[in-house]
Amino acid sequence: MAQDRAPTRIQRKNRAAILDAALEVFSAHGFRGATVDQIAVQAGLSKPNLLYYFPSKEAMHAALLEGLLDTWLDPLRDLDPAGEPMDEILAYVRRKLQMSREFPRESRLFANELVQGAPRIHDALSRDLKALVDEKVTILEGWMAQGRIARVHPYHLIFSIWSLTQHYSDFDVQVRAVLDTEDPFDGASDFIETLYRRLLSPP
Amino acid sequence: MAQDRAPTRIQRKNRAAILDAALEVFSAHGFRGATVDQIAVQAGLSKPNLLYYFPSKEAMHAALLEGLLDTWLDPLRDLDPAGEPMDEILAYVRRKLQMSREFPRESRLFANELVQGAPRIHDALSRDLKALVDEKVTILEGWMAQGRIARVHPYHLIFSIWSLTQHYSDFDVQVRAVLDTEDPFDGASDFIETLYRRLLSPP
DNA sequence: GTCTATAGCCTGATAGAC
DNA sequence: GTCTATCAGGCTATAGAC
Repeated sequence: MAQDRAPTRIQRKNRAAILDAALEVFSAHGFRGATVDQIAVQAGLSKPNLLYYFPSKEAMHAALLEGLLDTWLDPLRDLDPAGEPMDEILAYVRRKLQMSREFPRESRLFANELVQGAPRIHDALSRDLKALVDEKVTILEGWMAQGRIARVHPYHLIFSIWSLTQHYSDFDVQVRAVLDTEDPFDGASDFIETLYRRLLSPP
Repeated sequence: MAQDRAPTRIQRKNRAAILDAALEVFSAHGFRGATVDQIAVQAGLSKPNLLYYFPSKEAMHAALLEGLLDTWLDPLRDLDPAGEPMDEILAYVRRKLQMSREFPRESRLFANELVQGAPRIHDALSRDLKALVDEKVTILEGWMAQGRIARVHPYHLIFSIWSLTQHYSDFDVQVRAVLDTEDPFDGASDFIETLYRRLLSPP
């Protein structure tokens, strides 16, 4: 890494292993709660070796967050203004819920950051996130004006989708403490779909 | 505190100041991210003085959580089986949202704990929380069986209320980054009320 | 590139004067 | 009861051998 050469296979593999281990540990304990030692053990490398690939603990965390926001917003980016409104929104909800199910660690990493005031990604939120949401809200407003979906506050509609879907990954322990047997996502999927059908069906 | 005497006025005042400061710092930085020094500064006392009132940092955190779960569940506890179903549920939603608005620090303290796997309150969740939710789900199922509200998965209905209301305190930064001017809670209140009216109106 | 050993800081907790 | 001073442990990061 010291040189600006293209990384070798081993370097790529180690970097990926470190980032995966870091995701595991940061998402479970938060930035301060995580230790480089834990990450090293999880990655199967020594602590100084981690700091050979990344200049600091902070840098590992930053590398994770950097890639994350983009990926995280992909489901919303795919909302198609040319599609059938109800189908588009329900498809977005499904993509978002599936993301929570498949990538709970990423969701919790993000949640950890947000609940503590997003010190490291505040700028990206008010720039990239806001721009994307504003754009998609315009689409939603168009659909509402045409009477193709019911009229509700479009920003809160989007917040509700985030909140309902991520709840099952971020607060997973709580959900499982109450629903001790069943896979929470199965019931959640039907419930949330019904919810948006009833909320948004044109009057 | 060493003696088992009734606390003096000053002792009560200091203890309360410490707990308030601890809530401030723990909710903003999580358990590991918070330092006793920060709490001491916030409380206007010296670090050893804090540890005169509480045996450890852990004990301050435990004292906060102990009181919290009960208070946090009061709005659900008040759901009255003898009331009008739709009114009862909407009133619960309103109480919960108001709690998020008035006590965002408490909500974030809880969120911090949950997102990291609830290591310190897991037992209380699967005991007290589960028992209360089970009880209230029975009421909801009764109302659904009588056709007084629409039939939806009752557990997920409760999860949705938690998720939608706490989102505005827990992920406050994100909401404000997108909605830069307005007070988020105003729009949220109307949106959420509409949502549950449409979801639960009998067919 | 990877390791062992260690420096140096931060932080929770204690000792002891007042 | 409250403070100043300090200890002890854990942590990030670096030095230096291989």
